[in-house]
Amino acid sequence: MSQLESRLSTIRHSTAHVLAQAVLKKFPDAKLAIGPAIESGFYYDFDIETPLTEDILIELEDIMKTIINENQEFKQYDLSKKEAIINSEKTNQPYKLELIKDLNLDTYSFYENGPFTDLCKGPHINNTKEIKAFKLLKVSGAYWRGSEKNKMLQRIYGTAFTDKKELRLYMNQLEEAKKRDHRKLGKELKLFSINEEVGSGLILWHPKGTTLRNQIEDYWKKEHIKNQYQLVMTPHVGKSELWKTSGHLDFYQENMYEKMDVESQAYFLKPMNCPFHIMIYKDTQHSYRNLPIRYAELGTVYRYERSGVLHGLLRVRGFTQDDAHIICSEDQVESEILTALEFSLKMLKAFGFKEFKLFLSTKPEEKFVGNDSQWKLAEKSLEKAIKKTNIEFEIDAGGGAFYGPKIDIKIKDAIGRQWQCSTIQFDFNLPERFNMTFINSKGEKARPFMIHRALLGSIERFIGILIEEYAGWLPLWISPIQCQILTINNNVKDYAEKLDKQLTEAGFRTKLNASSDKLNYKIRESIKQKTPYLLIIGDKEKETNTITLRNKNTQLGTLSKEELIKKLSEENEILN
RNA sequence: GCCGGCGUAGCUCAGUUGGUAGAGCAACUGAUUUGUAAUCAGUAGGUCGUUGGUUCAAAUCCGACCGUCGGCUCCA
Repeated sequence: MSQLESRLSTIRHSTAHVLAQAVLKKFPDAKLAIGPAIESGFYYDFDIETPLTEDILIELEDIMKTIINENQEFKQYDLSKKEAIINSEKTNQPYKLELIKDLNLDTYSFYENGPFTDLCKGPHINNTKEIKAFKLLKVSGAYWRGSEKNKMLQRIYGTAFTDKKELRLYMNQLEEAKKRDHRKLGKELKLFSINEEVGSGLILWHPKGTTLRNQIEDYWKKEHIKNQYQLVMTPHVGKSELWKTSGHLDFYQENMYEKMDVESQAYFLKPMNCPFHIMIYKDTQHSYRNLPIRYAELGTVYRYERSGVLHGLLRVRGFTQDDAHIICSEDQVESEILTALEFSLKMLKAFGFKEFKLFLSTKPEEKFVGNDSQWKLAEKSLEKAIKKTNIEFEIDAGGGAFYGPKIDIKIKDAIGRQWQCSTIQFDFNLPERFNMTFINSKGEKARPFMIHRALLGSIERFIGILIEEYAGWLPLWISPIQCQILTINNNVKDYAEKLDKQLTEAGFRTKLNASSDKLNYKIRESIKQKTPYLLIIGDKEKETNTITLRNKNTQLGTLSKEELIKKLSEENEILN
């Protein structure tokens, strides 16, 4: 953490203390839980009888301002465990008491400012007057100690910055994020909808959204073929035996939908594609000579997600993974990981993302399958691949799945938010469970390595991210409508129709608007639909056999048809 | 699932202390033929999320359910 960041989080943490003081002033019976600084601000959890609504925030902010203006000094002091316990019993703070009892320290650090005192490691600012810019943002529920078995507390989120300008910038960013919300844009641009009667978390792709999706999927398929993957397709349901063998019924059932009976056999909707790909692999005997095998599928899976977590395209109940399974021998592991990682970065770059961060998750402390040498080999090859990319990375020690270590790629979007897309994971579990084999050079049966990877993550989520990244102004090559042809009067209708036909034949997605509305109106409508190019046709253009081009901001001059097609074609090329 | 907010026309919203609904945009029809972000007029459109209850009377008050939003938890 940089000095600036740590200064900021100190301010935020101190602001959380001021918030707690304000809450106690307003609700003297409030019980305090914890109140840390977080990435974009701070929060404090309270146990208060009255349900809090957003209205209370303004009132609390006022109380906080008064506290800040009192120029309270922050003072640190230590207590023994015994003293600390007596203290929190006296102040009737059961959550603090629990924390003190659970911690086993020689001394317990407390911070005091004004009438408020709190168990706290610190550090803090010296004086409340150092809080120059803060804002309370929202109230929500949060479980005590993050476990749903515990009581639900009320959390107040806020943020603080070193000065008012920084705070304003942050508030603007929140506004900007709201404007880009893919749920709002998805509706406005008629890309997709979610229908109450169909069910929560199930996406209906409208024609424009389907066009967008098809562009992405076509590109994805082409690239996979180029990169020597074999495309496969598998069913959406499978019999219970399959899921028993895979272990999903034992370890993943809470995410799966209820079984369905087909002629008194139990079937399940698939939550993952792996077992099907494995069955394709197992259909023939494999030699080391024809490894690696790479099966790729845009596989739609269904997972039960609790109603409260559903979120537009980002968290749904039915989604399409851009999935692949690489089955290889030990000596191929390293190069397979590297090419998968590079492929992933290339794919993300093609959609315009430039900033990445890699996360390497290693073997969990307990509960894992596979042996040490497998894990070591896998972790080493992941790390080696990461280092070759020269991209910033973090190690999440013990953060791997029980079945293998993994690399996750997070991308940074236009307004600085991070999203997880790609994941490259080893799987030491399924090859065992399904008894996958290949014949090695000695003619013996050997166990292959299996790598599971998704580059975009899920098509649904990725499109959600794309919409937000571009605020709806999608790059030309995936834009559902690339050009709208706008006529100025009826005389040019035939010319415009001909142009429309020519462009469509040349492979562009166009829309002709030859209505009797005014040009101003047509431009406004086209821009509202976030069309990349507007082709304006009037008498002048018809006479000279040209097109006047404009985008959302400005006119881009008058071109001949050939020039236009050349320009569009060039831009339509995906970078390679 | 849990805590809290919200649910009125396709969309965005109004609807005073309970007296059975309104605007703008969109849609449709007609007129208008227009040169770089909204031409005019008319028409149609709602069991006020669903369902119980309170009341002479419910969009309005209460309950349950469904959906949705912000979080918790989880994750592609």
